[in-house]
Amino acid sequence: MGPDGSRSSAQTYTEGRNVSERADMRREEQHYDPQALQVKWGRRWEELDPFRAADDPADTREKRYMLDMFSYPSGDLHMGHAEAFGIGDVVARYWVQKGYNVLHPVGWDSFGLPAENAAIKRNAHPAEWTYANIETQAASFKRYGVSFDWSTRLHTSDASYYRWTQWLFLRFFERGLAYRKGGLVNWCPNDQTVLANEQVVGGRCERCGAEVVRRELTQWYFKITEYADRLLEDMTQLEGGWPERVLSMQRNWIGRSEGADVDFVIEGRDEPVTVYTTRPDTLYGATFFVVAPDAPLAEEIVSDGQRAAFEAYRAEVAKLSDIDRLSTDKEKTGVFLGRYAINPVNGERMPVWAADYVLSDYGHGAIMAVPAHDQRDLDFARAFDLPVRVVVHTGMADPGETGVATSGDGEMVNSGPLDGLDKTSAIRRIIEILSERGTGKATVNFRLRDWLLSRQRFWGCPIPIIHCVDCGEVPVPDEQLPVTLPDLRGEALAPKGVSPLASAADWVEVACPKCGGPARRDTDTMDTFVDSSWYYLRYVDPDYEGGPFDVEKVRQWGPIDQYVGGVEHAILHLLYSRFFTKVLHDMGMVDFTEPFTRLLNQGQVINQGKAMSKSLGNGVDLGQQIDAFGVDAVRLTMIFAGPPEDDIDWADVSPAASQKFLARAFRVMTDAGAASAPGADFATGDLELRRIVHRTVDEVTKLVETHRFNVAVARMMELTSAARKAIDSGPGAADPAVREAAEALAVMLSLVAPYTAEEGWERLGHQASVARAGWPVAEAGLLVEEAVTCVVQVAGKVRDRLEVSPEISEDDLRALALASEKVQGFLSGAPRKVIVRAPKLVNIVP
RNA sequence: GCCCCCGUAGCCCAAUGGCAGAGGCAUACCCCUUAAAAGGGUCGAGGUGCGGGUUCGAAUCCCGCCGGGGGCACCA
Repeated sequence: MGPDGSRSSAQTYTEGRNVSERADMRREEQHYDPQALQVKWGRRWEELDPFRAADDPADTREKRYMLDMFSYPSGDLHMGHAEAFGIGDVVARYWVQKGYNVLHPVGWDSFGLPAENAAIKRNAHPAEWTYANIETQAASFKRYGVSFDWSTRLHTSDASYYRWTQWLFLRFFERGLAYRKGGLVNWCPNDQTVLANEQVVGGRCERCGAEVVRRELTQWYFKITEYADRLLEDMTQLEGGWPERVLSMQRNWIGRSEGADVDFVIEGRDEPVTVYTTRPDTLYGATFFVVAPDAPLAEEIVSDGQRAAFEAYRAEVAKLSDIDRLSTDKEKTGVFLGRYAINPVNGERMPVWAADYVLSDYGHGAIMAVPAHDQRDLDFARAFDLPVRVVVHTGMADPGETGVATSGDGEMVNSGPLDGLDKTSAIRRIIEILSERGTGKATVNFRLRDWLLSRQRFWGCPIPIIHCVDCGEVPVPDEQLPVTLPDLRGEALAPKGVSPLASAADWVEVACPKCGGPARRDTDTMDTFVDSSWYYLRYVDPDYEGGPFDVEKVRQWGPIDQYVGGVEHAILHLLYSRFFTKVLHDMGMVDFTEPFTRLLNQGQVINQGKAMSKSLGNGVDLGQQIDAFGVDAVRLTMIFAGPPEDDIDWADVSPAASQKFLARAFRVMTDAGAASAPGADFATGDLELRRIVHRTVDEVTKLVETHRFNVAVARMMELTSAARKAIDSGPGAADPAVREAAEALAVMLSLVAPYTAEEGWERLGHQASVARAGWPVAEAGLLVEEAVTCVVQVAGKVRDRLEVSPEISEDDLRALALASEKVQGFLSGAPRKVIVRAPKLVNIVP
């Protein structure tokens, strides 16, 4: 209370009561009850709807698009959601406070296997489980206080959404970017469906962990390889905005390599066969030729005498799981095909083998083998007693003797016109020679494979294609979209190796849209990563009927300014989404080429050093944490635990301590609110506290912008302590600086602890919502100290401290430092060198 | 095998070329209290994984090693 006896509301209504009653009320008033705040403000926010993005074209504010990777509705929200969405919310709320027009949408990635498995178990429809879970999560998101614009809400399993997923598929189909082909594919025996390469991790199904096997199947693919170079090139746009780790993972995955295509004539075959090599310089060292056993070429050229052996080998290879196939210490296997290839540079006859260490879907499915300089070729040569010829003198021992291939640089030998050259020149020269003769050229290859998108499961987006005996693959006409799922439930969904859709005869059998003849719908559904490849575009107007998204609104809102989500999608979703964006760009539908300008990967929430799991029994339930400590304390704990990308070990943090801090902050706001009214002239406030307030605002602003939220919270804690001290043993609660501190605290705290901040803001005499109060601005004049401590070092050791003006000149400071008696005691004669970093440091080198 | 990231107090973490310590947990102690709780406050502790180097000055930059984590890996 002010020395002039100024009246606060608290003072007024406690008048006439005795001291002990007043103390009780005061305690009551100051009691921090997070659960009560959640009820009170949850209701009020529903009415206020403070996070609705402005759709007004006349709105001239700068836009910001904050996107969280949307949720899969597997059940209620868990600790991981709390972490990820808590981080995204800090960014979104900060931007709202800064006055940007912010889009922060919410939706669900609601197609997918778990719903189907639950439906089989409960003899129900996957939609029942899915939409029930969505409602649960929606309620939890609201309780958690996430600043979503709920008008953007979408679910990828709604027909109104997947209609457009199908529409996009058809556009890809028209452009030749969606096509069907046969070949060996990854098959998950547990989930009973094929998988994309990206969904196989270490030979296991990324979802369920089962060992993946290979099957020969005809499937739909997206031609992502056509965009390989652009997916790589455009990463320069993302540098600085994305974690380096994710960029390097994507680079690895795309796997660009430079080399040459070389044509080899196969005896008895008209067309030459092309191979890809990164070491064309070693062409003279090629001593045999290898074809992938599952490549059509092998089948074609195998001699009659070797056919039986080849067929047996191929069957054996097909049976291998990825885990067996990829095991690094696996013995080389293969079979001679009874044919010879001719080395184009020296005319040598080289035996042609089939071996599974050559992959049919990389390069051309065939290689020239140079055992001396490639370890794999050498292993094979030694296993089958094939010749080894050194063509690069590397100074290492003979690979034929040691079994260690020499892949390094050196002088070329046994290589005709290349003799004497080094590796780089030899590569250049041999490519010239081959180009002149028309038997080779420089090329680039990628490790990336086309995206296999068919899935033999029910709860996904049907592929809008009709197979007609006469017309082939016929797209479902746009006006007939969506192709909705038939009503299958329970046992009808049980996996049986073909899509459950195939058993819905009424649904499958249709007239061909082209010729009207009998035809069948494609019975596979799309990989759910297709659904999530474009959802961020639909958010700008989820009810839009004129196309998958409103092109004009996407122009206004796109691209995403900040994307937040787990690193587990480093190659999956993020690569696919980037691909979609580029195709849509080429279609003229979006004007940017990268969807996510900045990416933040939050860490995981673990417990006692391990991922939470049922089997370990170390799970922590989000709902229970909230019941025990309140939403704000849980959010604060997540944010304060450490840098956002680090894992949080729940055993190392203390939500109880977070709650304690919030109660402290709350009391500061309550005390300030009781002692003064809004509109105080801060300039008349206590200068020392004001400096702390403005320094804190300045630092917190920078820290939030650089995503160092944990440090920002630490600064808020300091501010709270400083304000507490000012109230208790400083200028008192009524000082305008205390109000200034409390108001700044309320606004800054609203990013992390919205309920506490809102109640505090109200107690400070303001109208809700604090979320739109506006970010405080630090006054430059209050950031400079009156005096700073300058450290004076002699030979790097601190010998004196000087109180100086922050504006002191270098010369003045040097003179001052040299004049110091303490310093003089360590000097004999003139110093050799004096380094001055005004105003904080002087280092004297004697 | 190749590539990337990280090692700071008992613990979580600040400090990105300038006094090693902002914040928190835990511990100990003090004030408040009849007492406890709640609340308020104070202290201690490491010389930055190890070894070199650059520099007036290194947790920070460079090299090597040790430890931990991650990615790619029969991709020609």
